Amino acid sequence: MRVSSIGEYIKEQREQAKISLRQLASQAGVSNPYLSQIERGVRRPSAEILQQIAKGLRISAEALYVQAGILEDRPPDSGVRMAVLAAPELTERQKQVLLEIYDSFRKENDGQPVSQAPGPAKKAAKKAAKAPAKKAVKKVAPKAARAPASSTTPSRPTNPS
Amino acid sequence: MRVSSIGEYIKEQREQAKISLRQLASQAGVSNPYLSQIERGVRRPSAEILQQIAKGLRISAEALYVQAGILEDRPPDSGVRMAVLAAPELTERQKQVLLEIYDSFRKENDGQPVSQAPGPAKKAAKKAAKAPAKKAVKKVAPKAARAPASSTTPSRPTNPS
DNA sequence: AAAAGGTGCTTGCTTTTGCAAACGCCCAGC
DNA sequence: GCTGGGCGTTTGCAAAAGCAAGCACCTTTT
Repeated sequence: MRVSSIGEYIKEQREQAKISLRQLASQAGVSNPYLSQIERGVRRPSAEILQQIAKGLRISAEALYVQAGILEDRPPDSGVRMAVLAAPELTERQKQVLLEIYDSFRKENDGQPVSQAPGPAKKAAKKAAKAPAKKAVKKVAPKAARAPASSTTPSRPTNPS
Repeated sequence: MRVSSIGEYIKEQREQAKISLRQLASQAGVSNPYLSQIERGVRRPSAEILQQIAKGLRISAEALYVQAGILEDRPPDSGVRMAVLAAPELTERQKQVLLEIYDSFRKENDGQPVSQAPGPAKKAAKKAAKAPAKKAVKKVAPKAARAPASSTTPSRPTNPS
């Protein structure tokens, strides 16, 4: 367990790099007061600002996004995920379906390498009652969106960090 | 490069999913006018909104971020088949299932690249060109694998094991 | 043919972002 | 002494984000 907020994380990374707030602000191309507010959680930086800060800190932007709760925490990459995401011959939905199945397989195997020993080839996924789990960002009206069940329409596992 | 802006990409994905603008807006938890403006490039959505839209579209958030030029490009690592075959965390049976589904998807798409490989994520171009993108992928996979998800009825691997 | 409902788009409006210009504080020099 | 420059913080304010309401148009339904 590291830090709880994106600002703390940025501040931690900045202090670890032993650079001042103004320095980082300059390198990131943002104003110093704004960076100060970001670090203290007063403001919520937009995507572009986050990206620039990540550049200034020379850390991965994805780390920042995960910290910000914007990107979901991904399981450690195993090549399959990247290959699927990069595949130009698949639609995004198809990629999603493949990755869901892949994740469910990995969950079955509990992360153990099983390439030699074939485990019990169970069914991958069952029907699961869909809890809405509406994580409103701010003031999202409870609209009770329905899933239309289109042709190739998977459902994301919604893996919270 | 199929699309040049994030808005076009979102619109393309939305139309590919065959849902209306209002539907996506509702599922994403944003207002319809705002989504309209985002798709036409009038507004630049924040990170949170982008994430909600990605959820609503059920596509990977990474794809959106790369499109927005916010996340760096990731190494292509092409070759889904090789990556799957090389994965040590899957059983042979699981590999076979994944590759079956992968092949059925490719057959659906008739071998045409339907999602562009993420290009160099430099946020310079504002050139807007009307992308036709009417290659609807509507054919149903014949028989992917009886295992987890026949492509028309994807599973929800929210397995609480 | 009007009512009802669908599509996307435009219009005011409030809220938030992000910055420039301050501020107070501490420490090195001239 | 006090001048200068570093630090992080506070304070308005222009600009953009984001939404509710309404618009115009097109299909269905009654």
